[in-house]
Amino acid sequence: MRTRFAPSPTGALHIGGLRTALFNFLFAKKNNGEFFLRIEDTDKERSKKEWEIEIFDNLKKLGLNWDNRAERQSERGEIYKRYLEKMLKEGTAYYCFCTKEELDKEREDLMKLEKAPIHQGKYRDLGLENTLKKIEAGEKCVIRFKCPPNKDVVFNDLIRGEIKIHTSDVGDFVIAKDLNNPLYNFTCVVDDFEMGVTHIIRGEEHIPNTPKQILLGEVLGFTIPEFAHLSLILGKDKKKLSKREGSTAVSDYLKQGYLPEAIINFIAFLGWNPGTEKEIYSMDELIQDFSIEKISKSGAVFNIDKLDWMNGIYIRNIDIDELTQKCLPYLKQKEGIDNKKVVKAYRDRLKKLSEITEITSYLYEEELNYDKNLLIWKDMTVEEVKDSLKKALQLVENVEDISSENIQKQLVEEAKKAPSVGSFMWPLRVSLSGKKASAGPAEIIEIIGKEKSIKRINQAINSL
RNA sequence: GGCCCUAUCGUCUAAUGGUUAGGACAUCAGGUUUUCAACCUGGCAAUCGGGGUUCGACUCCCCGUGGGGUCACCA
Repeated sequence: MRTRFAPSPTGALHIGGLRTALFNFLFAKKNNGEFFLRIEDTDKERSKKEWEIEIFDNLKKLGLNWDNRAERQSERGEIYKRYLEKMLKEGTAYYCFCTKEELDKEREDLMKLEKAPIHQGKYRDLGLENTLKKIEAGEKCVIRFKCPPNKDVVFNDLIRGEIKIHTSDVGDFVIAKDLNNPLYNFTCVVDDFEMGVTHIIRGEEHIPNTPKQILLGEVLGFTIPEFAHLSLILGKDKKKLSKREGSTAVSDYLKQGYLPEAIINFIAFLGWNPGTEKEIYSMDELIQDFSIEKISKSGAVFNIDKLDWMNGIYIRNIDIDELTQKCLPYLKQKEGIDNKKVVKAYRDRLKKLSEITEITSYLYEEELNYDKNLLIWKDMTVEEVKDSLKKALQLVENVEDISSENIQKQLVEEAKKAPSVGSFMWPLRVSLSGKKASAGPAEIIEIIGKEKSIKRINQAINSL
């Protein structure tokens, strides 16, 4: 049992690609098979080494490690050439001399007749002699597959069941620009066979390619692999996921502080579910429970709200030291401020790691800048607020153990003497944070320390 | 336009002829809390339409309709 992920290095690894890779990976691992990676870089213009690296890198970050070394189509030219020559010799492929203009016109005419713009194969029966003559005359040509006429190509899609496409809807497609420049549908078939791929799991957009590849495989005498076509991932507008609504690049989600485990879990549930109510899944558990029959057929909207929720679950579940490490790139950091305490105070409030920068910024500021009226709790008078803050100030000044637990205890005790807990806690917390929403006063005091806390409370009192 | 795929709450989905159509996210209400989160409880919310088949259709069949994909000398 062997699967593969075959991206072309013409852009960053995107969400859809990740899901394809993941499902291939899960299916292979579930069945004790192998998961291969193949870089489809036959398009020399668009393929870039940097994208290849980007794809490798992100796949690894997400834990999708492939078996063997990654194959690169650009290094397999000899193999393709051999098969191409074989087809030409056997007459299952032929040279086509149609010009671009001719093809464009043909397509246009066919469309006018409300027919599918399938190439009609003008040169398919030219014959060897005439072909050679044209080549010698220097006419430009490409290599086309001689599509068998009047035949149904049928395959059993593992997700969709039987799919039948007539060869008249396929036509004589181009398989290579020349002997040294093979094209996708051809290289794909050759490689899947040569690499021993048994199951091809890929996006729905490849359904129309499948009959082409089967036909090619048949002519080449290959065993035909199993196919499974995944539905597309959609944007909020129900259209194919695009950059319009946020990023489609996996790396961007990583940069924003979505944890790899959460991304994997979320993506796995886009079009698949175990049929139980369990939703939080580690990679190992996914491998354990994965089954191709449970993949859904219809397109799934990429719902960022659910990803946020799931990421929050993972953030709250990982060890605090590990989380602190992960948060480091997003933390302002400062001498005297314990990163771990900051993370601990905010981990319940985080949907993604990058959010921590903004919501904790007040902890690092020298001078707080906020509307003084914010200090006033409900219908308290300015004097009452001042008194309350003075009591808090005194408490902080006298406290020795500034662990948040101890401070919280003392604060609560003091608050009981106040008309209401809020009348004591709210002004204090605002004086320390300058915000209407923040961590609790005890946590803040522990983080910024006694001296700074006293300074902030004093400033609040003086401002009133 | 041809061909192909597809259709359950706003979203992800469960229920493969018999359920008050279930869960999760989001949302709303309540609880807890100094605040915001987190957490707990509860509410709202769906079988695209029309025909069949059947004692009985979300489920099977047909016809519509909607959505999507594809028709490159890209992959």
